[in-house]
Amino acid sequence: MKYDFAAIEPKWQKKWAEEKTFHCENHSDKPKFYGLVEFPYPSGQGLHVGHTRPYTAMDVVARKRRMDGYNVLFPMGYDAFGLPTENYAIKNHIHPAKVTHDNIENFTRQLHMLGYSFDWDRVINTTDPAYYKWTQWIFLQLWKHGLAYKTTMPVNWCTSCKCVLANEEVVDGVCERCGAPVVRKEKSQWMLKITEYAQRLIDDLDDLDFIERVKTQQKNWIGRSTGAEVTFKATTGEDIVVFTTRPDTLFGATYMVLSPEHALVKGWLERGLLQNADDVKAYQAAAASKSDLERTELNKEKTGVCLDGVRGVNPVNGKEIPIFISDYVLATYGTGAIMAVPAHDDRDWEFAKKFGCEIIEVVSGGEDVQKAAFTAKDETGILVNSDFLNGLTVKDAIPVITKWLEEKGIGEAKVNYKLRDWVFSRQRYWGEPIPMVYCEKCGWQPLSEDQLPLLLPDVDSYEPTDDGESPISKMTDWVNTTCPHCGGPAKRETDTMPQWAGSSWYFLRYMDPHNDQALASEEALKYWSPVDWYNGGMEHTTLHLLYSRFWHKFLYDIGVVPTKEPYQKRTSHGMILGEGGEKMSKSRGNVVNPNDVVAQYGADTMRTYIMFIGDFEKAASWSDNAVKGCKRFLDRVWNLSENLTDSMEYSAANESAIHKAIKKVADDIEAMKFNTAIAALMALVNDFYQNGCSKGEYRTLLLLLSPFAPHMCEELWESLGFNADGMACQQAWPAYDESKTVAAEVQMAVQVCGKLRATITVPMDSDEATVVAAALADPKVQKFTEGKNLVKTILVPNKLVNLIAK
RNA sequence: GCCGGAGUGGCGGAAUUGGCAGACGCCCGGGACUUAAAAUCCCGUGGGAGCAAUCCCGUGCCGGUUCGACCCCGGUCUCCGGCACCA
Repeated sequence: MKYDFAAIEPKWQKKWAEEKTFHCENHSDKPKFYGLVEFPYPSGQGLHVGHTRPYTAMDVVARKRRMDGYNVLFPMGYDAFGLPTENYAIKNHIHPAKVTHDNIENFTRQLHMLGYSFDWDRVINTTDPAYYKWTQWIFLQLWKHGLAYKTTMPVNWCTSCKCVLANEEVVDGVCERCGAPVVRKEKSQWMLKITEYAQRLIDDLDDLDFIERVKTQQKNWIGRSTGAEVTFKATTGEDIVVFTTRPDTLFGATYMVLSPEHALVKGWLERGLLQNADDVKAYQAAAASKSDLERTELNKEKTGVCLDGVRGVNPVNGKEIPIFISDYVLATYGTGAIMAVPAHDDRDWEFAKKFGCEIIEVVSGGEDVQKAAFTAKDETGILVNSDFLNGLTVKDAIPVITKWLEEKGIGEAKVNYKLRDWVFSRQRYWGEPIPMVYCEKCGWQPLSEDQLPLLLPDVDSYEPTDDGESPISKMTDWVNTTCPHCGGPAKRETDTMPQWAGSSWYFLRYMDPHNDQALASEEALKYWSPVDWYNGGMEHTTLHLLYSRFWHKFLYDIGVVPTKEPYQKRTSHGMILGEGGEKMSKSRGNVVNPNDVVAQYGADTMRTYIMFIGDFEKAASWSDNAVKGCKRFLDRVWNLSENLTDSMEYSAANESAIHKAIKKVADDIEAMKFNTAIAALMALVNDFYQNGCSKGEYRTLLLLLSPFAPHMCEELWESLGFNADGMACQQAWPAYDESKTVAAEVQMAVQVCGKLRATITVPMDSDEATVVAAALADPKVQKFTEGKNLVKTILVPNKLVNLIAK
């Protein structure tokens, strides 16, 4: 017999929706639990099978936590601004809002179809003016606190789409969507000063339960390095400030390198100080025209030009040294200038060899520095040729030289980060308007808060323009406005915010989604903060996850939110691959659509399989056969209900297995080891087939299985009459008795000299003498101990005994 | 190059404060039921030798520590993910 999932599943979904079973209030006597999954971008393709893994996982956790007695907030929403919708709208001449609306309807239907226990009264949509009013409001606060600014920046420009792309939309130097080359274009951009929070974004990770690889990836991305800034003099009299992590090697600095874009070079050229000005200009031009792709390709061979006519002076010994420009020095990191120590830096060494610069050893302990750079920073190196630093280790020399530099006023300790400020504007239509106005007299002025939301205007065409201006720029009625400060004529900003804006604070809105006075009430924020458990993809680690931590810290600083960090715990799931281990894609034809799986096997099978598919944190490939195995398991559970004995007690044969399973499933859900939780349930069902199953035993099984296969369990719960005090999902998680998870007798392994020779059954907690006697009585053991002396025995209680015989 | 993760049957994967390797599922083989098939149920299933009881080998590779190593240590190879001239 197979159960009729096509009838059962909609029945329960309807009931949950009508009764608002999973609605939660912002107050309760129970402890609170806020479980969060990343809200989807509602694409035209609908829900992907990849969405179902994290969503099902957190749904299982949420359902189980409700049974544990928590007041659970488990919300869902839509991150609906973005390029695909806009491109679809352009192609099909439909308003993006209409496209978004239709896609959201489809997603909502699919999420219901899978039986997720979201609180549907809290659904949010980032494109709803009532929502983006607060996204704009946060931007205004950032502006007021000096964390938003506008500056001219090179951006990525797709030559075919004729539009600006985000960095993450440029893959290997070409446009992610059309494959056309991407070039750099100077544009004025809104920026957010995330770098101001770099140190706190690293430090505060210590108190969070993020999986280790998320923490390390964020730390690497922020890229903190400590060192010193040192001021060199140019022979022209100007200061050249460099950043170095190795001030101890200062005596070995034999030349300097500036980035081609460095301001000093520009000045020297203008003043005609460089004898080889043409070479210098040619090099600058070549560097500027290089795409990202070419720059990385050129990493292998170092290039550069020596500046003839200007030299630098090493402040520690007064030596004059040459100055080069080279694109291996980045304009955007540190000061855009370095001191080069070829003896102790691989890149400087390579450059020095090519350009014939002097290589002076200042740290001894390595090989000949003329043959390779010696870069060790530990105790192996001792300073030489370095005046007062001679004889010190690298580690000891750094504070000495730093102090010396500070006393002489030519340098200071300094920390640098790889993290750059966040490019926050997009020249596209389908995003939040940036609530700023430009006045010739007053400069950039913020809209006053009572004018929010600043609505996205209707435009005739969403087509991006050739010159890279937002389509909104053509709406002169909207663009032309008055200055909020002086009342004179002014123009609105026509760029919109990136997709990361709306998702940087959405978890706050879930706490109080209909509030029109604030992004959420103080009480709601206080009650639900922080998110207790947030699961999402690794691909968001250095984008969404970092951005939202930044915004949250800012909101904390201005007293809007009560916690320093938004998320207490972060876990991450692996990707779902197609059958055969390849990435799912239309071109490979291996895309699995959740609609099809649910139609063929039901949502409970889909849910159970996606949890059983393998280690949650690792990638897993889809297998149609394994789906059938999960359907077979659910059928076996269903069929078992027809042969129950009447008792509500646990039988002696099943008791210990049931207690073990209750503990195992609970622990495994909390540890996200869903695959072994289901394996334990399968094993329990196998036991029931073996030993028979009572009504009471079956009742417990349904409760344990209900987070995974909620529809079927509710149906059986009802039909067996267990529903006097509500649905299965409203029951308490079954209790287990630790003492009953162990049987009266145990099987123990017997080793002779470390090799397994027999298995014996002895009473639980037998002492060593009893176990050894039982072991020696076994003929298989005797075979290996015969004629030998027992020199030693090792007992692992209830598990193993090892007899050492000689 | 740097950072992180992983290497276990035909397959997905279990099991580590060091204690019976391969749970659970898939595939495959055999049996029961059936006119037959599907479904279902039962049995088997790491490799090798043997009629069998049983024995030997086995967690990428080499070595070490230990009564005992998938697990710890040293070395080495491969794969995946991220970053990539960050001074």
